[in-house]
Amino acid sequence: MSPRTREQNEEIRKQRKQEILQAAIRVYVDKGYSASEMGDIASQAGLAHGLVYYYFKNKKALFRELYEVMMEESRQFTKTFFEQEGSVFELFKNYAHIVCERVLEDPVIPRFYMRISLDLQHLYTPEEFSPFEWVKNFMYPMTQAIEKGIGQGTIQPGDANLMAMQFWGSVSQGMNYLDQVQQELIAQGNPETAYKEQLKKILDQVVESSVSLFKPQ
Amino acid sequence: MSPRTREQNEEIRKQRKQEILQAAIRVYVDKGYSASEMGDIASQAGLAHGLVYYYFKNKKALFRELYEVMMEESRQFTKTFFEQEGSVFELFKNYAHIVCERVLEDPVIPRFYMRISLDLQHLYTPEEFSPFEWVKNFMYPMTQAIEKGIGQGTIQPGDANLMAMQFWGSVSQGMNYLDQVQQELIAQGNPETAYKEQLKKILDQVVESSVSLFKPQ
Amino acid sequence: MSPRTREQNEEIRKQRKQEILQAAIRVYVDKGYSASEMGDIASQAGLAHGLVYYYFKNKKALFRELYEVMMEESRQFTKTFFEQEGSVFELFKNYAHIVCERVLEDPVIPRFYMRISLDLQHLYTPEEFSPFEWVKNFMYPMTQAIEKGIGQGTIQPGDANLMAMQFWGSVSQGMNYLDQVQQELIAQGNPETAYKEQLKKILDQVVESSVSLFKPQ
Amino acid sequence: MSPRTREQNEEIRKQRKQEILQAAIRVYVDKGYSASEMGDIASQAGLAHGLVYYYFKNKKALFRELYEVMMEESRQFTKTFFEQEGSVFELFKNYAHIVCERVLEDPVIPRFYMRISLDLQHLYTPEEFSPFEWVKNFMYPMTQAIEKGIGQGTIQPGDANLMAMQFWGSVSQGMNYLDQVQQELIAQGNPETAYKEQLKKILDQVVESSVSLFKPQ
DNA sequence: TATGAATGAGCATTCATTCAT
DNA sequence: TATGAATGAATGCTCATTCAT
Repeated sequence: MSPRTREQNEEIRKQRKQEILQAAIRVYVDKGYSASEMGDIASQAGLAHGLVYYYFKNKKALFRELYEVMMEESRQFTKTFFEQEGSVFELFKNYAHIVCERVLEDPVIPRFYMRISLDLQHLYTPEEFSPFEWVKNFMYPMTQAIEKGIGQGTIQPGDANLMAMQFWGSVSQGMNYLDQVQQELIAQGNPETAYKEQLKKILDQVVESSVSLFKPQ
Repeated sequence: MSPRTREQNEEIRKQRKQEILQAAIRVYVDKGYSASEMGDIASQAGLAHGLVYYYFKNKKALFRELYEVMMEESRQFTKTFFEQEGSVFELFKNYAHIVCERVLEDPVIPRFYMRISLDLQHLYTPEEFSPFEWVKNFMYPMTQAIEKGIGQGTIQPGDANLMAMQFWGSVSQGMNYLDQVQQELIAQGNPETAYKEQLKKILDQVVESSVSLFKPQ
Repeated sequence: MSPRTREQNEEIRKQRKQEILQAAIRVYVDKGYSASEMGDIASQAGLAHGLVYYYFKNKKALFRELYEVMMEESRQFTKTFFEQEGSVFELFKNYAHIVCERVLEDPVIPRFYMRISLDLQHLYTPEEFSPFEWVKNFMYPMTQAIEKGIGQGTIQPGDANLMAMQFWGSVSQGMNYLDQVQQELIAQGNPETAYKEQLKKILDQVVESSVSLFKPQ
Repeated sequence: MSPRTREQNEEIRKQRKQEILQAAIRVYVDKGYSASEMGDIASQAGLAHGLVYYYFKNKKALFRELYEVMMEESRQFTKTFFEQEGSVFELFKNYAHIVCERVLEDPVIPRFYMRISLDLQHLYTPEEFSPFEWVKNFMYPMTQAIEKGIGQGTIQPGDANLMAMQFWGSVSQGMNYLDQVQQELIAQGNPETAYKEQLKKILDQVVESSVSLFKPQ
């Protein structure tokens, strides 16, 4: 066996970190930061728990990194999404649609966002991060889009940050509802085909309602 | 000296329990269930930590009681509120207005509701409480009102549970925003009079947007 | 109401102490020293738990006093008993008989003696009390009687302390057995008359066996 | 360095568990269940107290296991012993002799048995374990042997369970005495050789007396 | 890299004891 | 005397983290 090259090693290292973060998110959405145990995360990832410390300095560092990765991903997605051409109103509609569809396939992500804002204080000092700043950051591409829409007259005027947050509140409660209804239907033993249609109707309502927040009277 | 009468003792007990629950809620909104320490709660209440166990069997029991008290209060308020006469649409408008005003005086309550649904699993077994049931329960008076509004044609038709949740999502994100803006303004040292007006405008927008979810097209 | 006289007060005080000690012994035979809680003892006595401290300095003092009272009583009884005229052999026979009969009426006493020697270290420092001394003290009247019997040739010669202990071991295991059989029979719902005879036979065997330890070959 | 093999780990685990149980028994014979602290056990074993919980779920589980190990060992020994060929009477004589000799080398075992029956209620619920059943179980091989002896006419007839208990009571008080005398002699600074003879005499008396319980008149 | 045994700070909880009334 | 609210030292237990292999 020839020893692994540096590249191979780095590749493995990167992969392992990914695995651990994946495991962490699964544990996290269930338990939240304080109740998530490093041991759970390691088992979930199929590793000896000591090994986690080889990849992450400590629990806080692991979760900071998890947060930053998730945030970056979502920011990237949102940014790209709202930079698209087209009616701002339609953009928000499509956006709501897409994130709702995603939740039905993998509910981990919205559950992550439900929790994380409440746990940021465990990860960052107030100097490092105010929840206010956080929201502004997270919402930035939407806020921009809303302001553009206001300029175009397709969105009623007002505080764009607030609108973005309310839109997000409406969408995320909608996702929540979709998630729970889906779980309920699965728990009752329904086959997937049986409830697809039902979920689709709910999804459409979520989208329509959410964008109604923007409608000029 | 003769010992305290039974009435005196009952008075003391009632008072102390209240104080402890008040302290618990303050700690809780900051830290969440797992990170809330019984010691913190005791200090916050200005009591020896042993005393907390004189009044509550253990941490879980304390938080269960806190939850149930808060829930009952809110359910009572919401129920009474939505049983009032008058246009359903106006009721929701007033409701949003009132809860938003309350948050500016005492932000503890919305912060409590932000967290609690994520912590219920620590307090109850799945058999005792499914989050789905919880939401349905919590939202029940609103859902009823929405259905009434749909019947009257003043609210657009749809899944009333979902609408209630989205309304709640929109309002609570709005409260959140109000809370944060107020904190920001206070942190900057502004005197109350200086920002009252600004907050009022935001509040109005929160209300208007939230009820737009119900508007028939 | 005229105030109580000093005599009345002292009488009450004495009585209360007795009540507390009675309560203590009941708790003690069940739980042992460390697991006996002052609160249990107070409830058992029907008193507020603070009051116990008015009568006894602390837990250790209470149990020391309990021990000393019990010891004195038993020493008095044994001493008087073995100072009687008559055949030493018959004395031991009668002694075994009496203590066995007592256990059927009130099993608390032998249970107390089963435990107490193991708990003395919690009550006294080694300087104050060695278990060896304790046994010698407790057994003294018996030892004396045995030596007398040896002198008379009615008891086989040997280490009288040891003989007393083995006699005691045999009797107390016998009492144990009687106690347990009686409990078993009661638990099965038998009426008292039904098992009296059975217990009597066991009792006789306990007595006969125990004194056989002394028989000269 | 490569990590330890599975075999190495299993070896370590087995060893550590043994060490902890050994430490526990030493603490236990001194203090009893309630007063034995997990910290004491850990220090006694020379380990961090957290480690004890790595090997045993909690205090109760540790002591249950200790009890079961000791019980199994003793049951095995007694069973094998009394299944030997030969005069039943001689068997009991030899048995008494052996256990008494053992106590002089390692007094921990009889001390353990002195205490444990009083602590079983802390370890098991009444449904799991009645003291009556316990004794019957513990004594079973002896009881069997006694019944055989009665059948052969070498032991006087009677309740075999009771006889076994009284025999045990006599032997264990004898061991107790031996243990205490030895301690006393050691405490006085006597060298071993000086008191060997004295202890031997006591031991012989213990044996002779104990078996006299079985002698047919 | 990888494992899992070992450590110990930290938190929940209990209970003897004190104290205001 | 009597009550029961209040205190805090002590103990059981957990879990993040380290370390020998």
